Amino acid sequence: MSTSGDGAYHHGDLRRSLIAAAQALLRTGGIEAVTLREAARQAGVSHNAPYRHFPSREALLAAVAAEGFRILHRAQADAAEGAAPADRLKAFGRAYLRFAAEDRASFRLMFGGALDPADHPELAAVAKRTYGALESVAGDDATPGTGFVGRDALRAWALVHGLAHLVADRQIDAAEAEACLS
Amino acid sequence: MSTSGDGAYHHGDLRRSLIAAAQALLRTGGIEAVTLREAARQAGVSHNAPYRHFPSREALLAAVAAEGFRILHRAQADAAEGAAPADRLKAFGRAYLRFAAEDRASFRLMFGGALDPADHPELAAVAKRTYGALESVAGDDATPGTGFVGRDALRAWALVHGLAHLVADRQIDAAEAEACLS
DNA sequence: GGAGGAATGTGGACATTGTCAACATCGGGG
DNA sequence: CCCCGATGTTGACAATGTCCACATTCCTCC
Repeated sequence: MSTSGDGAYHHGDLRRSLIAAAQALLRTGGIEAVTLREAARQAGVSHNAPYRHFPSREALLAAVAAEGFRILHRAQADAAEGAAPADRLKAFGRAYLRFAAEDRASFRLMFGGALDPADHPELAAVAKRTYGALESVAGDDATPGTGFVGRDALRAWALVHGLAHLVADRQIDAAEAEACLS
Repeated sequence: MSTSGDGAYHHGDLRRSLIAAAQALLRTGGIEAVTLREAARQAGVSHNAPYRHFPSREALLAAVAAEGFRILHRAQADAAEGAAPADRLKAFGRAYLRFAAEDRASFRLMFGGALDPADHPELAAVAKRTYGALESVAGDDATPGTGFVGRDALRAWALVHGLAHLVADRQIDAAEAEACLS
């Protein structure tokens, strides 16, 4: 279907370039600065080329968010790999906090509620995968009735999630947050 | 300076009307749906009238966020009033979770990072007041060195904050979150 | 190897929006 | 009673998201 199997006709790999440009815009100017036309400009294509890869601005944002989930997932997998099973949850939490501190803008895009995963299947898939990994590490005290992990695991998740938001909002710094992981 | 001391020349109280319209837009369509022109339309004035009360769209959003902080502050004060000192922190948390559940859009505007309090003094003031009330209730185990509450209090705050975000994102429901408050 | 069609990119157009500048109107204080 | 500032209006402009018609490039199938 294409030379590289990924969509490389005229530009090379416009889809990837647009996502990279959007990431840069996101990190420097926040979500509002992510603009289809500016991403196209940075990729060196016309203002309408992005529509061959993303049906809307939201779809581009969703792709950037999905990429964020992939980065987070990899970081968590790396962190959990070298840890004893008992320390795995803590390692997960540390990786989470580190991500929130290092890429605040992506974190906010992923967890700030600007995107509804229901509208973006790919985003929903990677988000679900991340949560699934968390649940499996959080232990087997899942409560099938609620369709969710047990109360202690939920508390642990909420604690880390809240710390991450505080870190992303610069209300506490990363070291202070990590110190809270018992 | 005016008939009512609050700014009521031609329209009556345009500033308040604009905030109310913006709140409605926020709750139905999210932050992006809050538009100066639409707020003006709903208030029955021309598209430029809002500039007599808000220097920019962001300023209107900041005013809405500040109103959210006032609502939250009042709810917390009401909740803490009838509680024994030992239960006060829990009552605070419950009020916080209830607010996040009942007014998800405002919660996201207030804590989603879209607004930088440094740019909006009034918002910074009410936010600080809310945090101050929380600190005073969280007990006197504040750590002056960090300029912040002690580790246990921070943990408690982060837990509630994380639960509130999960509630606002509809990933858990309010009852489940409240059940996590020990 | 060449034609056809799909994938990709371009240019132009339109409505909406934030924002600025110039002008109109209203009301209270001198 | 008149003037000035507060408030509101009209007009304009640039940027943006999105749609449409058209051009170009590459793959596939005969």
